[in-house]
Amino acid sequence: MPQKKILVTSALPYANGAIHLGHLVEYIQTDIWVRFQKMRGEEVHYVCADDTHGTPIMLRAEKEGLTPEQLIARVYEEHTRDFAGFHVAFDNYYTTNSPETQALANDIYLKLAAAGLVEVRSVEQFYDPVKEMFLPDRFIKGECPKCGAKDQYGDSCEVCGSAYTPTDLINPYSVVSGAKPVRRSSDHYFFRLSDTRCQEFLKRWTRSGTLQPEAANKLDEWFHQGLADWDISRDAPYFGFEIPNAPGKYFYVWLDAPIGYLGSFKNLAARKGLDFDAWTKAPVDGDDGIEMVHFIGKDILYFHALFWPAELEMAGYRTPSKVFAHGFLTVNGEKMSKSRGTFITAESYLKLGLNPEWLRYYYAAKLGPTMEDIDLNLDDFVARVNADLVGKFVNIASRTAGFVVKRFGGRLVGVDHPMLAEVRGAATGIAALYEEREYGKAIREIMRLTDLANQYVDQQKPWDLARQGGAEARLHEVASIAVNLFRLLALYLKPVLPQLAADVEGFLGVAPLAWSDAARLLPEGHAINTYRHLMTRVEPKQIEALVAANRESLHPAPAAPAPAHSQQRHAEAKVHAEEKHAKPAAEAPATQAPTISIDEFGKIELRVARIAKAEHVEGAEKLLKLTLDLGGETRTVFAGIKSAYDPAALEGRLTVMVANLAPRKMKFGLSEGMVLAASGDQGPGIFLVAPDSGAQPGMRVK
RNA sequence: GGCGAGUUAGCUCAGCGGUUAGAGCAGCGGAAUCAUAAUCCGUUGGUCCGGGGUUCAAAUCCCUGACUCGCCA
Repeated sequence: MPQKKILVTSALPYANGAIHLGHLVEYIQTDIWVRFQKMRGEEVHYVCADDTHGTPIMLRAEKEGLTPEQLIARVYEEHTRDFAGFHVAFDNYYTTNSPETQALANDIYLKLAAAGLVEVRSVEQFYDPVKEMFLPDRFIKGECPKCGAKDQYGDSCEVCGSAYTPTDLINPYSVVSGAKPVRRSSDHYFFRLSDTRCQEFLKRWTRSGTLQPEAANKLDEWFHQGLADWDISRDAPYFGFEIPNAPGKYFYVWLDAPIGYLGSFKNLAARKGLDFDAWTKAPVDGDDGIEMVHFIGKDILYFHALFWPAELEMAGYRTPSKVFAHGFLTVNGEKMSKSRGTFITAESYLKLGLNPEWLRYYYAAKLGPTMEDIDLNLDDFVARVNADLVGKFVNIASRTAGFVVKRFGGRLVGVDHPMLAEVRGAATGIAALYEEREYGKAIREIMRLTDLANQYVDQQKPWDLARQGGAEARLHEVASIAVNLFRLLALYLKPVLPQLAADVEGFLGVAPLAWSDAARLLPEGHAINTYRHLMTRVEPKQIEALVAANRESLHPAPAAPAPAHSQQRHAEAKVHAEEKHAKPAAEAPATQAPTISIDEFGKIELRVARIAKAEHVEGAEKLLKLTLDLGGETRTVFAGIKSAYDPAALEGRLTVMVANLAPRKMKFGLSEGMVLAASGDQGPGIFLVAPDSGAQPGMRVK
């Protein structure tokens, strides 16, 4: 079989934040695939880099009193340390702030320009007159044009959910300086994705088997909406590459980020003596067998399935052979959350001494080829790792190696057995599953075989044989078969558990296992070493400590936009869901409201109210309509307590209401106040406040 | 609001037109004591989200509703 030639990439992490468990889904997924391909003997080059440009990095560096170069150098150290810690084995991990990437960006840009695919247009944007810079959407706040909520970002409102452009904001201000931004025009450079050449190419490319079916569907949606030209320039000051022949104009970070794949590979190629052009230029006559494969998160499909292939094609470069998009990580079924302590950094995981291979195994057990999200359930994580890896897999060696070493001087006897044949025969199927990124299925199959091995040992009872006189040969055979089974299983798990596999190789005294070794068994007389524990169990306490270490009890309002602690890259234009949906009020513990004076409290008029009538509101999920009697006065209040109270049970009860709250017009009518109820962030429910018996409707509460 | 994905045993998930719906873990009962309290055997547990429909046959296909999660506006 001819050797495959594959250039593999993972998306570039932004050099503005720490690697967390969400990021690692992708790097582990890719690393498993790469290790598998290498075990098969394919020529694979796995490259990645830090994504280093853009406004957020420029401003963060400034805030920390560093140059951008100093900042990205520090982050580079952190990122490479974390990846190494999780055994993610890049062939090259580089930076987009490199001469190679710049040269390639210039080359691609100039070729696009020469092809008439770059257009200059005047764009009006907000400009910070104090800071003297144009402001990305994320760096402008103001009042929502729809609902009037204050301090909303320039792209969408967290309160009413409406989306708009920054120029729609009322009373906008710069997050950088606080100054009122002014509108100012400037020339921007656009990549003409709407050009028929791009459109025709993309329609062909998306249907050529490069994308997962769900991703191709998504692309269809985008095609229907029509492809818009892409703004690829930003004005100075900007940390990035200046555009050739355009002084003061810089490439937008998303332009040079994917080019960073090629920059990293060029850097590698120079060291390894690879023919860079042969790998990266469009093949002259059809399929030359070289593949370029990108692993990405589903959030950046737009960039990798539209802009990127179009750029490459139009500039004469090789287009991606495959783009594999994966889903996001949730923890315990919910978005990662700093307040819950589930926003877990790679660094904290390693620092607390947790084994990176536990996580690699758990992710592998859950990963498939689709864009579905995967859930890290922490209880399940403990149970699964302990049961599968320690209880089942490692146990095979642990329970049988002793016989070989103590009774037979570590020497194996040559063996064969139907079960060994079955386990060897599984190699083809398991390989196909790895190839298709069906890791969950691969793991299930391997664990099925692991169960068989344990059953075999139980049936043969080597401990009985050891006690019987004259059963030496049988014992030797059984133990040798078990050790061979263990070797095969370790081989199958090696892409997922490289460190464990290396330890097993040391224990067995064999050369690094390749996939083809599944066809062979350990020969007669082969000597193994004394077994030492290969893996410890996960202690639930370790998980508790991990969550505690990542829990942020404080919630300092970041003056600048939060760092890109997200699964998305570039906080510049997009808001990660974590930040977007996290309601600050819900995240903050109840005790953290600022202290107020008695006078301030006195402004709030609380009164006892009798619920005269309570009824369901048609079309409202959470609301009940309450008619309140204040002893002479009647108020209508909509209360979000439907989930906890049956209206019939409320009628006649006394409660406490805020009587001087400004009336609020709601979809269902005017709400003239609010009733008081207690509730926690996550339950267990809602509890209406009630005065002690004897209170009369209308009484002031103070 | 539009589009998409999902909802299967206590938990994590397979199954995606065809025998009585599966696995692992957890639970329960037993065995075993080689092994890091690991292992083995047996077993309990499911209106396959609700409601309609197509079909000889539906967890699986279609419609509809609820909820969850995305993407877009």
